[in-house]
Amino acid sequence: MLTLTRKTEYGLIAVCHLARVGQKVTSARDIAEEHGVPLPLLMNVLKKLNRTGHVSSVRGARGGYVLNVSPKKFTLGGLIEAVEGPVNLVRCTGTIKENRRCGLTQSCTIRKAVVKVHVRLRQFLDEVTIADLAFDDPQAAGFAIPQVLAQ
Amino acid sequence: MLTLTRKTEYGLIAVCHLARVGQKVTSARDIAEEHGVPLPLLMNVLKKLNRTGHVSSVRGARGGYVLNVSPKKFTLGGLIEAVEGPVNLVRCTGTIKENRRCGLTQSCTIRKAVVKVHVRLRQFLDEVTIADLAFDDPQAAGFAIPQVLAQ
DNA sequence: TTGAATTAGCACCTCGCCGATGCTATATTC
DNA sequence: GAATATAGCATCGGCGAGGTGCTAATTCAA
Repeated sequence: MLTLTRKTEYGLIAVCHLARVGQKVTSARDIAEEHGVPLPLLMNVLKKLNRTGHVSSVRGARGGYVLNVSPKKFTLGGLIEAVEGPVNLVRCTGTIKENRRCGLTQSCTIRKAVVKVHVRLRQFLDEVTIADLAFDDPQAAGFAIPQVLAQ
Repeated sequence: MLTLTRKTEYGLIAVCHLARVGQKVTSARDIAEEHGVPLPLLMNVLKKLNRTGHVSSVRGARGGYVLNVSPKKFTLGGLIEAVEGPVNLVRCTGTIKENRRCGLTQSCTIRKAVVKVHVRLRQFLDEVTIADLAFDDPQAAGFAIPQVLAQ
């Protein structure tokens, strides 16, 4: 639970790939084959990321995609939002305009506290950049990965 | 996206209520009526929290529930895990025993970095306690809530 | 000029899970 | 014994994630 969707997983893989190759135009097919990701799904995600402006596309033979924002400015939160839509820890963290209040909003005794947690979560997600993920520095982070997860 | 389920929302409301009333046995009905939460669903959640040992139940007339762990030791991450199951930012953060690896695990170029993010997310969720949420201190936290969310 | 390669934009479908409901059994109080 | 509450299932509807397919538009290269 609290799991990213596969679209986001594929998006992460693609965007990190594009970050590593720099300004070289890379086709969805190349990325899919190199990482063993299903091509049609990867294309869906890249189309979406093109619409949000995070990548630019080049059509036609020898076409493909190029990262359109700096990997250091492109955050995990930004990617999730582009692919999955707005992050909301609870339903009532959306704006009034989005009509994302639940019936309890007026009397809810925990809303204010939860909103604080939500804001901190968003900050957390916006502190992780694509550059961090693409060029992972084993020395960095300053904490050990639990043994069960260490592959 | 990245949204807690309603079960968790109801669980949060219930657990915070129990934290506030201390050791007084409180029925699901009382909690539901006070917070305008659907009773049957709240009961489902409380049953689950009883099974996980986070609350104790008293059967029969004048029965109800009591918090079974200290609000300062009971974390948001613990509640989510109790109600929704294990938190996994991506599928491959589960243990090998749980067989939660995807086909890319061996060659995945971003797994290590994402696992780091996952671990930090878990730490974040385990730093937020039920006490923090139940006895929200408006002065605390040290940052402002964005205007659009401030009700 | 034609064909292959590649992205753009839909429409659609399926399956799992969240959310919700209902019923029966068990325990306790009055 | 009646009323109150929890325990434990079993089930069911609806929505969204995940996945598939088709057509159009664009570009390169032989």
